[in-house]
Amino acid sequence: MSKPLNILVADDHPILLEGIVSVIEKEIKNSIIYKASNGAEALQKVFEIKPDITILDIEMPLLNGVEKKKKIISSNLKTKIIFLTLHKDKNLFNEINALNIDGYVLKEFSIKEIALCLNSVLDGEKYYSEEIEQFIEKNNIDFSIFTKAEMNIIKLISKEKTTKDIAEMLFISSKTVDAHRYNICKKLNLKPEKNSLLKWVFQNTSRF
Amino acid sequence: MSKPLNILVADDHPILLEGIVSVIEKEIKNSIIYKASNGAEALQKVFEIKPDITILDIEMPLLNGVEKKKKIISSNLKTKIIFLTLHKDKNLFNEINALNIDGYVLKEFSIKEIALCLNSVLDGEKYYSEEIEQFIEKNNIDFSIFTKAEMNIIKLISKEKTTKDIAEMLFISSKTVDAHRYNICKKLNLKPEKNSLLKWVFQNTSRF
DNA sequence: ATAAAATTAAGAGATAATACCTATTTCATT
DNA sequence: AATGAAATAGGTATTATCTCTTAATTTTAT
Repeated sequence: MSKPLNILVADDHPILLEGIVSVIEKEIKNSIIYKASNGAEALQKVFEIKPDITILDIEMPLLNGVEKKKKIISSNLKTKIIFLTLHKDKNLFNEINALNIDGYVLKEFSIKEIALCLNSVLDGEKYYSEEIEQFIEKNNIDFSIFTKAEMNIIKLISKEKTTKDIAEMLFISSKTVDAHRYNICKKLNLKPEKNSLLKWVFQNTSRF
Repeated sequence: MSKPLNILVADDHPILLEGIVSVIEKEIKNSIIYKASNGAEALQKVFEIKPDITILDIEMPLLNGVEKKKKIISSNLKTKIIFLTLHKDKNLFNEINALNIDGYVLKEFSIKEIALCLNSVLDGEKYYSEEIEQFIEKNNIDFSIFTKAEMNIIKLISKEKTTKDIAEMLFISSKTVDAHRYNICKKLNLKPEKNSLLKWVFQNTSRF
């Protein structure tokens, strides 16, 4: 037998963490599993333990700037990174898609798929859930088409702010907000209907 | 030592199921744990195994009519029922609140809390997550205040239909839809703002 | 330093959602 | 058969969003 595999699992949901660890224990015999319950802890342990594989929950607190943090991780170390996600959040996929991640899997999928992903990544291959790939194709909203001001306004609309509210909050004329809204609608090819932007925002951005 | 406890755990997320089972195994020593991966299987096993405690995921497929199915379960058997939920779905809480459930816990909460709930329920006490109780108080939308026509319109608004669309679909005047919308707003004490009903609907009903 | 892109903001008109009132018809229940 | 609740629908007015144009200013990049 070869050296034991060092695997770091990071998830802020204690039960999911427990479940993932339990699955790995059963699937990969010769392994030492480390746990992290938040992003900061995960980052610290990555450098400390230098695991062969790091399994990260995407939606963890304290590691929300996924892109940046992930780059730090992958630049220095040869840790393979697998992302897990419970929800098909459209925004997150766009952020992640651009990066070169070894694998990602929807948590709701089978234990077999997680094992498959683990083994593929161990063999140096990439692994993506088929469902995720399909999902990305269907939902690739490219937020990079929006300017900063536009993104700002999209975010405020998603927080139920009206044009007037937004104008007051940003100390700009409501006509400016109007113009931005118009440009956003144009970029999205929204139908000339009232509230089409509001509806789009509600459906395509995660609130809170 | 007394008889071993029979515990049935039903969850369609394999990893969560694994995690919950793992937690119970560690927390409650003298127990036999049964698994079910969907609602139908859960229902069948409840009658077959007659477990002391049944832990059910609320959002499982094939058991969506929670209220009815749950009544069947609790009427015949003395199985204690604990509900787990991952999301704070506002509608679900309303359905569940009226029923007499032994306990429920948010999955995202700690392993300790699940153990606490299990032990409380075993002692014949009820257990509800504090966070859930607070949440229910803040979000107990009583949909029974709405008439049939009003509910219909709420549903159609949640499907992004405009007043005009709704009028055409229901073969009624748009002024009628208007009146219904007005009455709904009154009942909800919504602020006299444009789109306040649309926003309310988007935030308080689950689409799809 | 200059060109390109982004932000700012005005004018002017269209439509949808709301506020509020009134009034008739339909339907269920006593 | 009568009462009340619900559904129907008309009027009138206000406001927010969206359509579209034009243009000055600011920022960013080459």
